[in-house]
Amino acid sequence: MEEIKAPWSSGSEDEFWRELLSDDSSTLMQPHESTESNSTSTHSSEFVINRLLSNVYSGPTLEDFDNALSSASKKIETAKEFSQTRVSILERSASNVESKYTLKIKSCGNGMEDDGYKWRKYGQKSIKNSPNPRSYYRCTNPRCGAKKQVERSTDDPEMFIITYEGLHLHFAYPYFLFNNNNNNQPLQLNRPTKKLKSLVQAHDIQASPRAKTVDTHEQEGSSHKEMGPQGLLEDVVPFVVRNPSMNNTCSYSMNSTTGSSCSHHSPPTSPSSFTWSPSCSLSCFHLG
DNA sequence: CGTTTTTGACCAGCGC
DNA sequence: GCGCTGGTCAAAAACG
Repeated sequence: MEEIKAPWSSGSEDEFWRELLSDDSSTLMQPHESTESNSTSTHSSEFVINRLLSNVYSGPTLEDFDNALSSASKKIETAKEFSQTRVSILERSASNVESKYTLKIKSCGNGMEDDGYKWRKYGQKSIKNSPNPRSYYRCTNPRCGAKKQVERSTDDPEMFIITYEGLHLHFAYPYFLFNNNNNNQPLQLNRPTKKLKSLVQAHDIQASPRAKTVDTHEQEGSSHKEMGPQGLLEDVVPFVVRNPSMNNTCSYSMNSTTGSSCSHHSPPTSPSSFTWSPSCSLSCFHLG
């Protein structure tokens, strides 16, 4: 295991999320389509990641790694080391950002249809005072600690209560792996297994074609065989990050605030093969 | 036959 | 300590 310590404080974490999700988080969002150069996309993304890390991680920044990489003409092996270190830092940062969100979704098939990520069911429990069991899912990506719980509402049989916990940290891998890399040859993570490779493919397949925006009310009013993405925080955050024009219609609260709604407009575009699922608007509130 | 789901066991936390 | 509850594990079953 890598031994990079990430001495973050909860205070800076709160601050980070507040800024990330606040209305005027302009400092966090550089224009995606900037006038600077055609490599702005990469820089913007990197800026965001740097920003993210700097708020939850007080160690070396990505910029430090970039400087180290650019200042010295290292061998490719060294570059790989740095790149993997970046991934490691990202993982540790993201995995330490405690977050738990509950979405209430109505009329969405079985309530746990594909939301752009692959989930593996790892448990089911009957819940006290509820006739409906609760199912436990974990992201199938072995490097991701995201989890979700799905449970049918007692009030409304068509209402599903989905609680997401943790971030899909692998959403940012492309930003890391494609950076410092002009020949479209992504640096490999730790010996990707056959399974992992297929997962990546599955992710691309799943994420892109469902690029449709679904409004909450629209969704509540009708039942669809194929639902849109379920408004994951994991979807929202990168979406916010990469869409500076998105004007604060989405306001999450990270700590004690409950009851917020959000809506999105147009699907984001992606510079890489990685495609974000646009989030449908859903009533969501924060737990814990 | 590899992958995913099911399901009872196990464990930790909490209140009494 | 005991019992209850929620979360996870893991072996077996089901599935494609």
